[in-house]
Amino acid sequence: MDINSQNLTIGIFARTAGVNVETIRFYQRKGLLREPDKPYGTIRRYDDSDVARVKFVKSAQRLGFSLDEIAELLRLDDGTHCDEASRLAEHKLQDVREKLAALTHLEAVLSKHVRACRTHQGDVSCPLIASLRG
Amino acid sequence: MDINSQNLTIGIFARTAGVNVETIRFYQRKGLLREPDKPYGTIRRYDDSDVARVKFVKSAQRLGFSLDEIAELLRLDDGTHCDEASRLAEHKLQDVREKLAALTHLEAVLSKHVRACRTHQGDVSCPLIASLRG
DNA sequence: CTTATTTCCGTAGTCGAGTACGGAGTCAAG
DNA sequence: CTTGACTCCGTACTCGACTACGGAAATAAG
Repeated sequence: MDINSQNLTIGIFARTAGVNVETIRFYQRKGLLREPDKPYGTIRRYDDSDVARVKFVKSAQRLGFSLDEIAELLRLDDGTHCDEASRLAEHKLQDVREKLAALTHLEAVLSKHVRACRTHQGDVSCPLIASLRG
Repeated sequence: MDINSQNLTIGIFARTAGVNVETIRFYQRKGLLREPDKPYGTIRRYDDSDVARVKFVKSAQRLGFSLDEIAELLRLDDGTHCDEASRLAEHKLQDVREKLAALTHLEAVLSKHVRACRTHQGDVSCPLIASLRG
């Protein structure tokens, strides 16, 4: 079997992308991933770009995007209808910036928490929610 | 009925926190939220701090934390066992920083995308995934 | 050539996070 | 003192995102 990264069976593809085969099929049904053709018989072959796509899906998911939102993000990638894509991108950008702000705040609070616990040792109260209120 | 923010019925509490009553009960079953006592009869009363807690849960969720992870974050808030809380906080902090990095990158790529589309108008290809690969 | 893996495809089950529902009790307003 | 809204609690249903299962066909390994 050819283990060239341009010629992957679904099993190798899935392993390379760090998900399992069923997830690949599921993404195909959802339209997040193409169903490539079967160049040598009845078995489909995948390549690098499919791996990159799945990895992108997985990392966007970690950031709190749903599969539907990720599908939108992926539509930006086809290079055509740039005007619509641009509007979409601006919208996502706003969302991303809000998340960034919230995360930055959380980071500050958590690291302050860690420092406070280090210096006070045991008797300090660490009001996480309170500091996230403002 | 007393609409003092220290004396909320579950309905008013839920509305104030921007979730519905069933969600409150669900969080109580999960241990994310206390079940306060019933000072005047058979009906529980909630206050400001409960509202803050639910809002915290909701915003942490938007950032991709699961309810179990959020429960952990909330344990940081009780002020006691500071040493264990601190370890937990450091761990979360790492996670938060990874998310921050990924989001920052996504922000850069999206805004570049928007700019490119604006200047080139129509014929530019906007390779989102490719730029997220490196 | 046989046996073990894989692939293919369809359908069903699971898990996290709610959401809905139904009946009994409670409380405030008219 | 009834009517209507709300609470309580339990159980069941839904939805997104998988994950498992099963049988037929193809391919790889010995």
